[in-house]
Amino acid sequence: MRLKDLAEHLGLSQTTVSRALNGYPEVSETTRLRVAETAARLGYRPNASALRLATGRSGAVGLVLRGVGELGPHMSEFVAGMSGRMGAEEIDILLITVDNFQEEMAAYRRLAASQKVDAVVLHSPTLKDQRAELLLELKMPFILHGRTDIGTTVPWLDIDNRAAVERATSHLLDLGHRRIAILNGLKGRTFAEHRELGYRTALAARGVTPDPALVGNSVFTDEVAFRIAQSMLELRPRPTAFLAGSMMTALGVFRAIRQAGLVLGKDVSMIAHDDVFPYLNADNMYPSMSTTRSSIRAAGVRIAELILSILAGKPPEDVHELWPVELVLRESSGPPPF
Amino acid sequence: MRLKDLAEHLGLSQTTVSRALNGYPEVSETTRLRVAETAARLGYRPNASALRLATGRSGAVGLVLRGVGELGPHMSEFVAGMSGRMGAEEIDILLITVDNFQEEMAAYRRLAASQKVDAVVLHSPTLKDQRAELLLELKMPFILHGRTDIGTTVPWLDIDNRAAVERATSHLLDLGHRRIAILNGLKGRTFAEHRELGYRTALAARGVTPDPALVGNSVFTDEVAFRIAQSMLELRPRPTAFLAGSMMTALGVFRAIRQAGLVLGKDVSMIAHDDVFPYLNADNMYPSMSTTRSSIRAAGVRIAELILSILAGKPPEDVHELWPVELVLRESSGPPPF
DNA sequence: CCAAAATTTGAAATCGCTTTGAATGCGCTA
DNA sequence: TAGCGCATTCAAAGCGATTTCAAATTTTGG
Repeated sequence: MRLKDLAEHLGLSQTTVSRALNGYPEVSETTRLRVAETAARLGYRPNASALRLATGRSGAVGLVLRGVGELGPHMSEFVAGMSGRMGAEEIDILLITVDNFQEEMAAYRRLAASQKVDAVVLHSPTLKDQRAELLLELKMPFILHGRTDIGTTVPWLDIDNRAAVERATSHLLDLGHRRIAILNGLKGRTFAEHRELGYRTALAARGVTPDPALVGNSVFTDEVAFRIAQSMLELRPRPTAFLAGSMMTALGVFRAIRQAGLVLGKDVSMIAHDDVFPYLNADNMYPSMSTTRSSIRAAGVRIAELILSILAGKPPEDVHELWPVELVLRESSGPPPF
Repeated sequence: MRLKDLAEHLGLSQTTVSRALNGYPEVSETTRLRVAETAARLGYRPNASALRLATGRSGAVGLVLRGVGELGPHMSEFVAGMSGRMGAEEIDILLITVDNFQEEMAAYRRLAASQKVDAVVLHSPTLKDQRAELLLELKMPFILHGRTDIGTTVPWLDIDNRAAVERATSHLLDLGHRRIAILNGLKGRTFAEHRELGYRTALAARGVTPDPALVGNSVFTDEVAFRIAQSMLELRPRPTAFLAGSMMTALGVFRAIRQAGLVLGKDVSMIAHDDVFPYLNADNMYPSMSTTRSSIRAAGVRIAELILSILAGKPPEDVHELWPVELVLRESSGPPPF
């Protein structure tokens, strides 16, 4: 069913039918209704490729993922949020996976040259993100989930990682903890650097010297967190509190604590960052988990809205949002044992 | 940079340039090389929309996900596999999320009418899957990850869930277990029904009557598995072994066992189905986990290949693969305590 | 009641590619 | 040298939508 067929069926020109369907004012209300009704009845939908060619907009945004690992639970949640919002606008998400940095850059070049997408979403940026620089150069609209510090201002949405970790650390210090371990993200990622900054700031404010042995940098998975926490718990004096970078990390730390014969919330405290996974509720855990909380799915929704507004013409340099992070205290954090 | 520009730049017609780039035989080797070199140098890439309109193929396959929950770790892994293989072929994955069954059906109709995708991938089918029926009716090529039993033969790839669970159950029975609990997927899903069949078959072969209280049906998350396992462990006599539907489920069961003051691999046995998540290794757990193993990522890769072959003209009715499942015995399964 | 303005419709150009059908140039044979 | 076949190349016609510009119709105002 092409526009042409529909027009013939209605005894109208393509022009009029197209206008009627797209809500242009210069078509009488009578015909508009007739057209709309018939189109719906016949299940007409414009051919996506033709529409894109004619309008010059592809109706899709790209998301490039570095294969293994990056498409984990965090990304899933984020994509779920994004996709839900985009879907409402009939904009699709184009998923592309690559194996390494080279390929990722090549993928952006391809996307730009072939105009497959109207914009892309960049995530987990580094402090000086070369991908953002490339996209600027390619004049491809984009938005950053996180922040980076290249010369130009780029649109971004981020949570206040520094403040979140600073608060959590300060709280633990207030409770009397002095050996506080942090399981942070990979070195170089902006969010991890921000978190480390928050951690150090809080320690410095209390005159506590940070111990490098208590700082771990890794991906956020149960397994590696378990191993790192395990080795940290073998230190003497051992850490009395953990800051876990994500709920996955928290699960690993949890296991390590139990395996060491210790009790979470009594012998060892923990505050985890909670990205709010629908299937992993901090409140339902035993003991319930103290968290710094910010929904990554909500961030996905908002990122979608922001990119839509940029595509609608909003100046990209005006787009930036810093979200505060809640500190929710539960049973996993308490005073150190003495 | 359009084809026209490139052609002018070369002093050739669009026709010749297009042919040169697409490897048609009727262009001299000299010009072909010259064209290829210049195109590469100028970074020419055909406009995706125009190409799609001209060729009638969209160069994308669709994946419709039911919002919450469905975009979890299993799907991520599967998509990672699919996407990697598709990417090599320059075919994109279009991600669409919907909120319910109605919307999902509507999404397929839209995809078909607007020709946004050349094919779709269907996952977690039910025994009589209406989505598959709809896609047949819409003449939209598709492939099933899993199986369904509607009249026609449809292309599918599945793992042998029945045999896997039957073997695992038989093994536990051989060890002497009689109260074996199973944490299965949602009722109605083909894979869950197949697993239940395998479970019942094994029990029947030993003359053990299945206890409905030991059968759980739910989504595969840590949380719900924890709750279900917890209540099962309160039964008297309590189950001495668990079959966990996924590694996520296994984590929840693990927690419930420990919380009940029991020791996995001694007081209670467990065999989990392992979809092989790169970040959750059964071998590294404490105790290491006995599993029925089949990589869901590999399935994603293969699904991509199969859909490509269907698009290339292979008769869909010839496409079906049943993958065997390994049983890997580790420390979490042993004889029951007496 | 007629000219002018406003409303409503349509023919044709356009987007950037592929592909059909025709044209060009060249070397050979007869 | 005319004529044929072959290898290359090109002009132009799609693909299915939007959009420009012009035409037809209806309304309005004097």
